[in-house]
Amino acid sequence: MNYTIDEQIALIERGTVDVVSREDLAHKLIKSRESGVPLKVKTGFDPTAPDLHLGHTVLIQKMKHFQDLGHDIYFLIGDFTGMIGDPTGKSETRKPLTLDDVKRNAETYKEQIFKILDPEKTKVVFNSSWLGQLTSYDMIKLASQLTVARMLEREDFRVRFDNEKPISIHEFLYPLIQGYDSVALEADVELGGTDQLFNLLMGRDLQRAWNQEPQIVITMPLLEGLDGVNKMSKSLGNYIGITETADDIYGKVMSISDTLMFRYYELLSDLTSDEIRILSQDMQDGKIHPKDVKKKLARELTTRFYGQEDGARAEDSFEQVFKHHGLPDNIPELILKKANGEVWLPKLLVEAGLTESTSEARRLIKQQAVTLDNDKIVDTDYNVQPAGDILVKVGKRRFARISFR
RNA sequence: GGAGGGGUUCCCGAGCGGUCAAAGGGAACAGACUGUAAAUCUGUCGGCGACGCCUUCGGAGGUUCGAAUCCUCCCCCCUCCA
Repeated sequence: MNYTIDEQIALIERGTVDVVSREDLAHKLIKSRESGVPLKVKTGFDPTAPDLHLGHTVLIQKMKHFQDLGHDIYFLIGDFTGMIGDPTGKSETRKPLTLDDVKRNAETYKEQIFKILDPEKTKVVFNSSWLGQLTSYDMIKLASQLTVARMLEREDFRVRFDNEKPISIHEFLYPLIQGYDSVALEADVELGGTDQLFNLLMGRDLQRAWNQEPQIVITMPLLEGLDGVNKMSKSLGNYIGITETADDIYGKVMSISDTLMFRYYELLSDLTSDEIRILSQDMQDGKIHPKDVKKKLARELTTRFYGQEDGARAEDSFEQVFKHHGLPDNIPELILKKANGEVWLPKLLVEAGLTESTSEARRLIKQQAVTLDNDKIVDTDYNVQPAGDILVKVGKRRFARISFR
């Protein structure tokens, strides 16, 4: 807590896209310093997707910055809004969550966020606790704060409107409700992704309407997923989950493109901007191989969630498999009952969970992707003798060791 | 309430009585090249012990030798008018 105001601002602004507004931020920080009252920093999360991925950690890291500066952070679980569904997502109907779902998801969240945040200093709150109290009268009064024209200013709505895509009435309520959360919490700061800017600003409008000092709005960039194009999301399958195994995290980071690698450095790494710049320069000058730059990143991120030891192990395993064409440390083992006679290979692959169907298995065999004990099999009618152990490899990354008993 | 347009395989999107398991693109997967990078090239991309058979084109019926394609009813979406 020995940071000067300028140092606080520097840390807070690092990596951000928008800060509305810088003056207000400085003002609030000074006020907090003088009064000794920490700022209330709010960040909302969707209760339906408790599987956090690296994209979420961009935001969580920022929360940590505030926490390190001594401010109060509120991890808000949008259990109430979750029943409405966020219009920024794909327009799919979401099933209402039960109370049990919410509780369970909240626990899962905690397990994950506390890999980064300090559990002692993090307040986890549910917006149903105040939104559930609102009457229809309150809701309509809340809705009267906004015009449809104003709502259509939001890009997502406008684009859908112009493209004749559906917009449900209840979706208009989402920004209002999210904004009301800030009123209820009397938030000083709200963090979110850039796609949330509209909703975050709504909080300011509503706070003014409720005669509160408007919150500072801070947005963080959306992290691109593994494809380097779309934002990281579970539904697109281009994500790295923070509960994935160390091997998977390491491997997935290694699979991103070189361009994306520096984006990840910028948004996820703890290296300073200067250190990253030097790394990039050295790579361009040929002083360091791009692969080694990527290894450094993969190592850092794996270590963040699993510690030094497992980080190192994941790296070794990776090198083992892909550089020396060896095998990973932990190959899934499968014990099958010894059948009478031979086993048709495609069927075996399905049973081992290596392919979805015998049709897929046949295709892969034809494509020379299937190996038994390092022998390439090209005959789709191949039969396996059910004896001893067999090492099966499909493509580059699907392995299984099958034993017949 | 009235008029019109539309729902196709993971996604977008053709097809509009047989030659359709369904063009094209994207994604994905495999192979080559590599640094499990990008780019590129090639191939695959519903299921089945398979030169054949079975199940798909919003749902249910019907017409026909034969339907994703025609008819009827139903469900859902969009636009315009009220």
